[in-house]
Amino acid sequence: MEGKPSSSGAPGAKLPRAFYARDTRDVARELIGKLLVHVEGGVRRVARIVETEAYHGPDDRASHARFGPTRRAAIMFGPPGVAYVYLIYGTSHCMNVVTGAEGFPSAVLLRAAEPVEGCLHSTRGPGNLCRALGIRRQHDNGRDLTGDDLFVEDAPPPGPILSGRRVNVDYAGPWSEKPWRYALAGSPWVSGPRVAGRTKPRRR
DNA sequence: CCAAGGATTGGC
DNA sequence: CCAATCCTTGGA
Repeated sequence: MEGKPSSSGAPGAKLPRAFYARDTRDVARELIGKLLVHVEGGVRRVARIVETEAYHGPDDRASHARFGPTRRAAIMFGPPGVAYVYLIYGTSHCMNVVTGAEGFPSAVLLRAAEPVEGCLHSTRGPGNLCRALGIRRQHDNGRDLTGDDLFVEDAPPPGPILSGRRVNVDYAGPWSEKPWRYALAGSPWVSGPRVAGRTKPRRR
C-alpha cells in the first residue's frame, strides 16, 4: 500500500479498489474533491467531498479498531473499498471507506461535502452527509464501493488542502494530536473547528 | 447482564 | 451548555 498516482484516471470514473488499497492518510487526502455517489430506487444523490479523517492501524487509540476485530470494527480489518457505516449517539449515521491492506485496520471517515445533486439535507458534518445522501447503517454498512449503488467518482483536482487534529477524539490521548484530518481550504462546507494548517508538500 | 460512553447534532 | 437515543464494549 504505497506509491500510486493521486488520481486513478478520467474524471467521472468510479474509483477502483486499488485506490483504497493504500496508506489511509494518502487516501484521506486524495478523497478531497472526489464525488460521493449514492443511487437508490433509481435516484442519484451526489456530493463533493471536502473534509475527511484517517483512522489508521491497530494502535490508533482514536480508532474503533483499537479493541481489535470486534463485531463492529471487524470490517475495518477486512478488504479495502468497502463502506463502514455506523450509528453514533443513537442519532447520526457516519460513513467511512475501508482502506489499506486486508488485515490492517484502517478507514477514512467522510466528514463533510458540498451538495451536487439530489441531496436531501445539509452535507456539512458526517451525520448530516449521510442523512443528505440517504446513507444508513442497516442499508449500507459493508457495501462494496466498486458496485453500482454506493461509490466515489474521480474528479478534477481540488484547491489547496489543509490538515489538522481530528475532531472529538480527546479520549485518545496523544493520538488525538495526529494531523489526520483533511479539508479543502476555503470551503464553506467544512464542519467543526477550523483546520489548523496547510498540508506539508511531501512529508508526514 | 449491566453500566458507561460515544469519530454528532440541534436547541436553549 | 446540554440532552437525545441506541448501539457497542468491557467488566462483573
